[in-house]
Amino acid sequence: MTDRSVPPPADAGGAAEQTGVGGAAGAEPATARGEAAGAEPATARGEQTRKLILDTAMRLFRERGYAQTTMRAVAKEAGVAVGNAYYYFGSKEHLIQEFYAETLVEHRTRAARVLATETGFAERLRGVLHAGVDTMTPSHEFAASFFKTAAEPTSPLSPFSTESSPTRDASIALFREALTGSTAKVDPELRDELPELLWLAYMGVILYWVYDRSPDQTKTRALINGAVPLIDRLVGLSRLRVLRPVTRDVLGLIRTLRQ
Amino acid sequence: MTDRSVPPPADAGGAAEQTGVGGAAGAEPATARGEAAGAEPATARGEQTRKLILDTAMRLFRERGYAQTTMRAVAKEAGVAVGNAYYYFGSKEHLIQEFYAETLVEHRTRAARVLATETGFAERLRGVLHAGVDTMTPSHEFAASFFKTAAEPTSPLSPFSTESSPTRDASIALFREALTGSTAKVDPELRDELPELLWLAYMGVILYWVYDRSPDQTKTRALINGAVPLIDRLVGLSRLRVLRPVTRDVLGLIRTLRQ
DNA sequence: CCGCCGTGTCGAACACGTTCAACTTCCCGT
DNA sequence: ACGGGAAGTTGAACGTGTTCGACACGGCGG
Repeated sequence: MTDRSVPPPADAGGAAEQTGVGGAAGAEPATARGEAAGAEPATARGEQTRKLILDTAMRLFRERGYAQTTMRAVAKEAGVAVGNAYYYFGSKEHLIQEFYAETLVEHRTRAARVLATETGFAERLRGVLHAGVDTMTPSHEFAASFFKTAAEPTSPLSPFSTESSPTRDASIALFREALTGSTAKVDPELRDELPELLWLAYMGVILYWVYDRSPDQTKTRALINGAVPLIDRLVGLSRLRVLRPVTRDVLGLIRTLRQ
Repeated sequence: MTDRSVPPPADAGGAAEQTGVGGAAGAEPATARGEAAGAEPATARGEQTRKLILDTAMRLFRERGYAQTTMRAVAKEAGVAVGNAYYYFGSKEHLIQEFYAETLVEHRTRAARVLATETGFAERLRGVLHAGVDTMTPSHEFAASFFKTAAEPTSPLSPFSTESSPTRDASIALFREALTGSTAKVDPELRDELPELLWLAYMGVILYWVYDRSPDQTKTRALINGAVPLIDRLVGLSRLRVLRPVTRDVLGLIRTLRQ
């Protein structure tokens, strides 16, 4: 079920400016950055309560949408007090982090089916991209409603945030596999950077998908089907003499902009 | 790297506030879609109150940031009741629409200075892009804080929304002028669509800019300075025999995806 | 002069996300 | 066996954006 969404380019980072409420729930507790995080359950009962709250929240999010689901409703439905939810999750947004993980797992599973059989780069890339959209499709409405939250630069839910980096790296690995497992011949200099660029393109697809109002998001499918051959051709052409300097410049720029 | 093409201040003398939107007033409210908009003032007193609220809000937004500025603070500072603000503006977000208009006006002014002198496509494009960033720079923090609300697909603040289309079209026109006023030779088929693509690239630059945490957003400047020559070269190469089919495919895809 | 009604104005009230001090539960060392 | 304290839990309370019924203003027809 579910998804991941997010936008653009940039560097992660993170001085929290706002109310300073952020929070890191899932990952390591207490790094140097004074994040306000949810607690990591230490007992079996705690684990159970945490899961109960999370499952209830996810169910309500999908049933009613993100904005329409109140924390009070989640607590009531789960049979706990509101404050209890905040004991485990730093904020309503943090309840969504789980969403990323779930989505990644399913994306990986779906993608594996294609990667096991196809050998052409274009077909493998196409498969991974469609697998991602397939995974997110049931949550399209939900994703759109909380997309704004993920879009905020300071949000821990931003795909570029350090908090999302495990998920992000795993996602990039998926595109790396699509490339290395293929028979495509690629400029060796480009080969190292390409997976990240493909992931960036994937973010673009997701961005389009979130805004896509066409029935069943058929336009997003068209975007994938149209863009993949172009990318494939460009990658192939990158070894061409005329385009070599362009390739080189692109790579140089990417390296400069990434931090 | 770091040359900001366009000099900053334009007019001295009185605060050139100008309603900015004024011209677009012709656009009737009330389309079929029942939008929850603010009221259009019908009396002189109403106009005055509306302006008072708007100016106060913009000032506080810039002083304290978007999230830190409460509607109660705006009302109090303006000497009116909270409900009065909601009489003219449908929501807190709607107060930001003006920001777009103001930004566009200044962008246009700054860009004009470059477009009046330069003739090369690359230099003109570079000028327009830097002019845009120049315009927004004072509001970087503010922009980041409300960016999320603009990112939401259903938000009237989305750059892709129908409510933003006047501003968007005017912005695209800026890029069209950068192209048509130049000496660049472009595939005629591409010439019509290119301005919109350049605007899209501009949205990408803004996206990067919002996330840019480097001091004075120097990385965004580097992005512009690096991307412009690439775009210039690609546009030039688009007439090449090998790339003709690619160009054609790109255009076909764009046309399909645009609604 | 009166009454009317559309425009403008008010501020209490609502629902929300979030916080916090107080309470309960229950494991562990003694 | 027991008591101390960490883990877990509670719900009232705070500040927010937004809504809503009531009221004030002012010009115009009678």
